[in-house]
Amino acid sequence: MSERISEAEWQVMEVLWTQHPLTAQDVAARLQTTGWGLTTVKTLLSRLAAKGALTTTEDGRRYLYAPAVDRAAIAAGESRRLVDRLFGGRPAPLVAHLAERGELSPADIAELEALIRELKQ
Amino acid sequence: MSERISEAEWQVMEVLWTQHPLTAQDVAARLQTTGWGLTTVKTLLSRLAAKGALTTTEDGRRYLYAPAVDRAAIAAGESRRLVDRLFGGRPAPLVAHLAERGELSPADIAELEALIRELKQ
DNA sequence: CCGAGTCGTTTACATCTGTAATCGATGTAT
DNA sequence: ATACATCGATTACAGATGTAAACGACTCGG
Repeated sequence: MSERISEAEWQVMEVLWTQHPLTAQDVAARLQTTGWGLTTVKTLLSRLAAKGALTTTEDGRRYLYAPAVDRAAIAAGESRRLVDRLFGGRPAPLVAHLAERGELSPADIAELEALIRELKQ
Repeated sequence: MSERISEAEWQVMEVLWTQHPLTAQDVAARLQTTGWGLTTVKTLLSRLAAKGALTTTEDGRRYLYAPAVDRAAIAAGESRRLVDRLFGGRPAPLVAHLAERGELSPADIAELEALIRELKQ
C-alpha cells in the first residue's frame, strides 16, 4: 500500500484519478503528449497494480483499471517528505522560495491569504 | 551542473552546507545517525563531485570538500518540481494539505502570514 | 625498514526507473 | 480456417541509487 509512486507512474495515476475505469488503450491515448508507446504504459500500469496503487477488473480479455489510492493522501505524504527534507519541516521557507522566483501569481497569493485566515480561527 | 541530487546525496550536501570545507572523515562523522559506512559516504562524495555539486581542494593526500551549488537554488528547483507535479503549479493546495494533517504549528502559520503580508505589497 | 592505518579509486551488486520488444493466447474479419 | 489485431505477461536493458568491499598508493609510529 505505502509504496512510493515514481514520476512516470504518477502521470498514469493522474489519468485514472481524472477518469476511471479505463482500459490500457484509453490510458495510453490520454498520455499522447508523453510520447510513450503502448507497451510502456502497460508496464507502468502493471507496476502500479503490483504495488496496490490501482485495482483491476476483468472485462472479457482485458482489464479495466481504477485508482486504489487516494490522490490527496499521496500528495500530502509527498509534500510532507519534501518539506521535511528541504526545509526541516517548516513550510514557510518553501512558499518564500516559490515567491522569490516569481512563481506566485496574485491569485495564488490571494488563495494563500484566504487559507491562512481560515487556519487562524 | 543541473544534475539532480538524490536523497542520500542531499544529506551529504546538508552537512557541507552547514560547515565547510570538510574531509570525508568529518562528513562521515557528522552522518553518524544514518549508519552509513565510511566508504558509503566516500562514494556519495565522489558522485557529488562528479556531477559538479561540490568542489575538492587537495590537502596533502586527501581532499577537502565544499559545496559548489547554492542550497537555496536547488531547494527552489525541487520545490517547483513538486508543486508542478502534485498541484499543477499552485502552492496553496500544498499548504492546505500540510494544514489538514495538522503539520502546521501556530508559529508556522504566523510565519506564513507575515510572508503573505509582505508579498502583498 | 615494516606493519598498520588512511586516502581516493575501482569494482560490486541489488533495486528502482524509464522505456520498451517479444511472446503466447485469444478474438475477429474474411 | 486463416491471417491479423490485441491482451496481458515475460523479458530486456541501460542509467540512477543505496550501500559497500577490495585495491593500490602513501604515510607514520616504531
